[in-house]
Amino acid sequence: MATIRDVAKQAGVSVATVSRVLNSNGYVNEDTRVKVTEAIKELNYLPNDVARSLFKRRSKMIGLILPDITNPFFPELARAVEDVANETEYTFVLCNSDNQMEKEQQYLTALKQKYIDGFIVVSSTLTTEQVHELNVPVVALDRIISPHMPSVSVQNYEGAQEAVQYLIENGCQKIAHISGPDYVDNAHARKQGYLDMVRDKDWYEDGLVVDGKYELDPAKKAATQLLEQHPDVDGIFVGNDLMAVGVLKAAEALGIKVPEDLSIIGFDGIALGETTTPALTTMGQPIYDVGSKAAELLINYIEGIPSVHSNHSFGVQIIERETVKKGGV
Amino acid sequence: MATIRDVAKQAGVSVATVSRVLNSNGYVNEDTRVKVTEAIKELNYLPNDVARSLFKRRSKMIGLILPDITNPFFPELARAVEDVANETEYTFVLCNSDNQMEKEQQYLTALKQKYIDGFIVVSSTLTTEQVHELNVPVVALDRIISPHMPSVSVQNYEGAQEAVQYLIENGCQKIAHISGPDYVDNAHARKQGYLDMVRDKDWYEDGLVVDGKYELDPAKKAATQLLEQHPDVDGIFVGNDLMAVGVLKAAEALGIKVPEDLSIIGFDGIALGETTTPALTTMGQPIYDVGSKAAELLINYIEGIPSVHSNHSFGVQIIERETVKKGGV
DNA sequence: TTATTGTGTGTAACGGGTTACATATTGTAT
DNA sequence: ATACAATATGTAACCCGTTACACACAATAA
Repeated sequence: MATIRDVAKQAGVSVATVSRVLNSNGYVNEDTRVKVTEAIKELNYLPNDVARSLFKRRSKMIGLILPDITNPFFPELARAVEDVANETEYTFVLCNSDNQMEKEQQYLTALKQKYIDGFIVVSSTLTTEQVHELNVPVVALDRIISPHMPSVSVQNYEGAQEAVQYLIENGCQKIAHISGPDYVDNAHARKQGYLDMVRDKDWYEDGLVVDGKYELDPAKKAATQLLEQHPDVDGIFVGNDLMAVGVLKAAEALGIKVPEDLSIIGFDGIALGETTTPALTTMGQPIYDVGSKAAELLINYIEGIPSVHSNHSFGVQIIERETVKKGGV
Repeated sequence: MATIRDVAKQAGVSVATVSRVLNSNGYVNEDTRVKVTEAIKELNYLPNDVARSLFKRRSKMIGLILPDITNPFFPELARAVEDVANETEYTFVLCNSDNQMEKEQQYLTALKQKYIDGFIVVSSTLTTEQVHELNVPVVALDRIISPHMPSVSVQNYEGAQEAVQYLIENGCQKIAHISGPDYVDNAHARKQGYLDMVRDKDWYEDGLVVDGKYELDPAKKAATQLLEQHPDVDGIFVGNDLMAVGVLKAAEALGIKVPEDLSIIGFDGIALGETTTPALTTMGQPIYDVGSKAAELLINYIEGIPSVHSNHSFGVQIIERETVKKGGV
């Protein structure tokens, strides 16, 4: 591999001049520029990013730390971040944390040693102090670590309320909720949205809220139990689509017809919901936009471009498919 | 950030000694080792990987280039590679190529400038020459670029034959095939497996093979047309699970009962197939194992450990679910 | 004419580890 | 007692771009 010194020799100039040509910095005479450009071409020279990073103390890399890329919510998010990274010539590093703080910490410090420029994190465990002492730009995604840290999320509370309202408008008489884990703030917000809509109904009781852990099988089990104990439930607002699929499976196994006997509405709008039978009605969030906005925010942050909103919250919109029986009260 | 020189000063030794302690190289007196270790702890020193990379000409990073992480086949694969990378302390870089050769090339050269140690590529366009002149270790995944290049894949041809055999054994009288794009070699192999099983049957005709582009909607359209033109088809071997879901949707829209009137078998064994109704019967491949084997192969390659098999092919196994009507001829 | 600004280019230090080589000391074999 | 290996540590070059600083020359201003 040719180095900048080889190019300098070939072009009969100094390395400084070659560097100036490479970076379009400072003064370079047009003839010299041409000579250097030719030498670069002849030698097939590509600058060494590692040497550049060492001097600049930055690497043109960003990291995305998320629980598990295997969870169907995340691929679209990851894709969005990668697209922005690619456009802006950043390298995209993907990290699966399995929601373990220890793994998150390992990624954070290991990548800091590589001069990574910033992180987008989907985490429920990371604290403001940890991020602060890391001293690397971080944008929180989908979950808010602290109001003082840039973040991108969606209107979970309002969306949950709308979802419940939608069930009510379509004639549901008793609506249950399968929730995500309480320590995940968006799960908590969605549950609150549900509760604030139903708490004062005469049919409401505490047993209508059960934890589905944001996963398919636990949600299926939880829904089975719920539906056996409360056969009069005719609507379920499920905390995310993955769990909603589990609920669908539970209803199927119990011989409960969806949507005739039971209406189900999920949250997220992942592609998986389109492939079930019946197809899942859900409160969709603009997943791709969320991801790309986070990436933009991070890169602006890194490059010192001030952003108008550092806590960005997207709206959500209902996607009407086949798991809610249409018809008013 | 403390540097190795700060540590050396603090411990009262030279940088060479600190380096020896860090890397457990050469001779270091036990007392000195302790002094240095203490200085490292006191200063909260972390070695700078960029400086290390510059000297060593390697970065402890590997890249995975795949068409699109949003395709549900890939997240599990990516997860497997990332797990191995993480265990072996490599950083995992993810690249979406959209099957465009140009994007693949960009990733390849951009990451080479960062001294990336190797690539795992899922590509149908990359040539042996390109990889050879890149001069960086590459393992081909799921698709074989050249017999001279390390690769990991599955028994596509045999699996396809078994899948067709399974349909025949379960009483199908006329079996069609929805294929992937011919330029993807595993799609081609699966089609050949199908053809070699049915070519000599009296019911066979060319119109029974249609292209579904390895995608859901194209497969749905293709299947709709196929089923309209050949209403006597009672079994379909679909080239992958994503397309099989499309076929399932097509049958549903046409009012064809699965599996009573039509048996469907897919290929891959992705999680998506478990969530459909009826759940998809498929020829499952060990996706996670394929990914982790590729990563192991690559890392051994990078670290100069000779591997027994450099072209590894995994077996496949049928996953019996609900889209094939059971019963002999 | 002299001072000043703009243009063009080179030298060398710098970023932060790694390691070849030199040197010194202790231990062991003869 | 002498020779040689093993142990222990330091100096400085090296990896390869970037840029501060110095210097030279031309053009314009005073």
